[in-house]
Amino acid sequence: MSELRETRLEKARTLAALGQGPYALRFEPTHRTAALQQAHADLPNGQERDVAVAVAGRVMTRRVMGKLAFFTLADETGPIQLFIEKATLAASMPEDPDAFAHLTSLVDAGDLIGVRGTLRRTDRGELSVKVTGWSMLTKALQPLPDKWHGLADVEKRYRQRYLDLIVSPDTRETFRRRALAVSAMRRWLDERDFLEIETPVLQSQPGGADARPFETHHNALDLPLTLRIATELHLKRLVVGGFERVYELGRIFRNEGVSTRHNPEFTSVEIYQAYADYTDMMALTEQLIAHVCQQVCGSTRISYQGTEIDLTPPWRRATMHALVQDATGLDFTGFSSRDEAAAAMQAKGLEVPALADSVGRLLVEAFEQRVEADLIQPTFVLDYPVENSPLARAHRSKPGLVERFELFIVGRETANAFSELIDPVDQRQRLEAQQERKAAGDDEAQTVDEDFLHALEVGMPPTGGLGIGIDRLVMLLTDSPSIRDVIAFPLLRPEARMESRPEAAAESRQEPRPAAMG
RNA sequence: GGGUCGCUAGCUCAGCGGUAGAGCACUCGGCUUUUAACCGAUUGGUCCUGAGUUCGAAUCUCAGGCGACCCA
Repeated sequence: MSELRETRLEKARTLAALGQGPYALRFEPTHRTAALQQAHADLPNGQERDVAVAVAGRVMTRRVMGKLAFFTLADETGPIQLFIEKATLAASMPEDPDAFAHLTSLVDAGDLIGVRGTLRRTDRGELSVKVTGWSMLTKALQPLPDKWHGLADVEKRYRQRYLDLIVSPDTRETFRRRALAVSAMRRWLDERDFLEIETPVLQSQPGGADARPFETHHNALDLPLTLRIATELHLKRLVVGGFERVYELGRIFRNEGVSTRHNPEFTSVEIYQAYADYTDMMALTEQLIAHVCQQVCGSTRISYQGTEIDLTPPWRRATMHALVQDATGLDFTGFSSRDEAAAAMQAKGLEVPALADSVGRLLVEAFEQRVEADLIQPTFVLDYPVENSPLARAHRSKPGLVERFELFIVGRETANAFSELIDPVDQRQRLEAQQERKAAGDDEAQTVDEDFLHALEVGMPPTGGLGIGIDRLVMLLTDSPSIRDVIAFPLLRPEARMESRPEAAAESRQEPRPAAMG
């Protein structure tokens, strides 16, 4: 099993004996490969160009034939071919008469090397570095995955993301796009005078969302703490403090299951704008997401899992009541009691969970069962029941509802926004109602945060607030079917494997490492 | 939480009750225009773990582990 590894260790020792350690200190590339490919696209087949180049990267493939060899070397920007001639190397590296043999026998696929040379486009049209010198930068002890099939094992792709990144250009592109999306979003907000302020991850009281927190403990203060489930309540305190436009883009933790749409830690951006309401936040959401999409994908029309999605504003707006009525025929404005609504739902074949104890909660149930999954194109769903939205302001004209929207794209909740509730008396009643639900057994219900209520009593301006799920947005922009495809290291159960590897342990006790042998 | 499927060589997979297999990779030999190079010869295994059925288990049964997908 460790025979491949032992072979490579032996090669590392040989390199050390030749005076070239298997782990170089540094190398100075003159170019990255994509820049070379672009700059010399005009070089005709079979021609050489006498420019001195030095490139560094990982050896991806090797083809050795007698006194000539072709390697593929890949740096972050992509691959370039190495054209390696025995005669050329012998002439250019007089200090090592066996340079060709050393290069072809001591360098394996997976090693990181640096080469110097000139350019040549082969007869078959492949731009190549005609190698006049080489050095080992890092000797790899483990082989690369199958060069043709790549890493087909999904579990291994997540567990050993470094291998996935080496062999899968698509995976590299996904994380490049994720970085682009996040920086485009920050730039857009910064340009509009939004200030990013970091708020605590460790909190003595979780709040701002209906979710179970992770629990931890501070030793010195002997204090139980939870990881934040939202940034909402602290960002609102900042608005009370006078910051009129604030946001935070960061990690949120929810102690929930894992699925293609859920990871226990995920990234959100919450944005608060004083003197604005939820209609302003709808406009902001459209503009922001369309901008990010344009920056990342070059268009606001994209394809997601074979479906065309058009993110060009304006987006469809519809109330939850209207959407439910369209899908089920049920008019929830007409029900005067929970039981009446429940009976009507059952007559239409909808499920009626016991926890849904009001007309409003049943409306949300009907929405989730019959509407949500079909909202493919971007849709703002407006005006939620007050029972499910304890931090949103009462609707200006519709009793029992709040000024809230959620944005759905490809059937997934992607953003959530309110005209924020700024009335401290109303807020206290709402949170106390939540606390009662919690006491009754709903462990996702919220609690009363006295300091937050005190902040509201100091006075919070009318404010629009918005939260966007970054991971789900990036899934959309990278055509990724699972949230794990857009999180570099998603949560997985630890693998029961080789806690003690006899050969590795014995080696570190008995043998000096190859680097120490030079 | 429930269901379905998967786990065999470093990688990708076949084998489905009767000697553990292929391609690639590795090692050795040959080869100056290859690009999944090619030709020849080797090497490589806790068939996820444990128990059971059987003369005999990678294969059948049960339990467990890890994962994927679907449902709640």
